[in-house]
Amino acid sequence: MLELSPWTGGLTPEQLARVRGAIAEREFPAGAYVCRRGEPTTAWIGVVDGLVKLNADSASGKTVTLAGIPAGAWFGEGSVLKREPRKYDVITIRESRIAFMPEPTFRWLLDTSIAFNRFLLMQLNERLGQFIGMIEHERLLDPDARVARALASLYDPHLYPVTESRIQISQQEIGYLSGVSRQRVNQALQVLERNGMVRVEYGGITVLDLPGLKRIGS
DNA sequence: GCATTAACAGCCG
DNA sequence: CGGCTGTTAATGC
Repeated sequence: MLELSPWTGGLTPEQLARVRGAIAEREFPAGAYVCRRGEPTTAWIGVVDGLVKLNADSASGKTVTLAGIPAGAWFGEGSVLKREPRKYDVITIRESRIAFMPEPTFRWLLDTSIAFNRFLLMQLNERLGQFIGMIEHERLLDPDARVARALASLYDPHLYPVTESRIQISQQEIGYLSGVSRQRVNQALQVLERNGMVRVEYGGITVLDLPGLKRIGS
């Protein structure tokens, strides 16, 4: 996974070796908490394999999924940088392997590698763009387009370099991700399938026309 | 009108 | 069996 992560490209062999030695890896079953809101932030998090989501839940019990994060992605640098507790729950959508880079290692990279800083700048900027787009579209797009965008968001080439075309995710989770009911997700997926943009399968979907998905509603 | 919740049967792993 | 899917009916903005 490190080889596929763009930020390792600019590191010296010595830096990479130190990073490699510091990272710990853990396996989580589907539906498990990788970390919880309010916990102290001790690591930068990488999704080696699987799929996780960032959840915020309100006092009234409603829960919103802010982002789905596929394999290949590193996230959580915001809380590490600000030395603040985790702001959201991180939950696995399916069985996942998660890597943890300890905060001291993260800070050491920050202090010693310009390439690493450049990567973080790119990543933060990319995310900013994605979230601004979400807010902009949330109220403007119909549910079909929202579902399409939620799926397409898992394929941002800068943030997620290696997402495979088949995503194992339930329609319920797509609902959380797009802010639409499960039944409406089902309806939207059938429309997208008729248009040849996705193939709907049991417990997952295959994206056939990514540019098409991104185009919907824009 | 359109989306949401609720409920249910059928299917898959 | 438990989870997911596809439908329908009732309810709400």
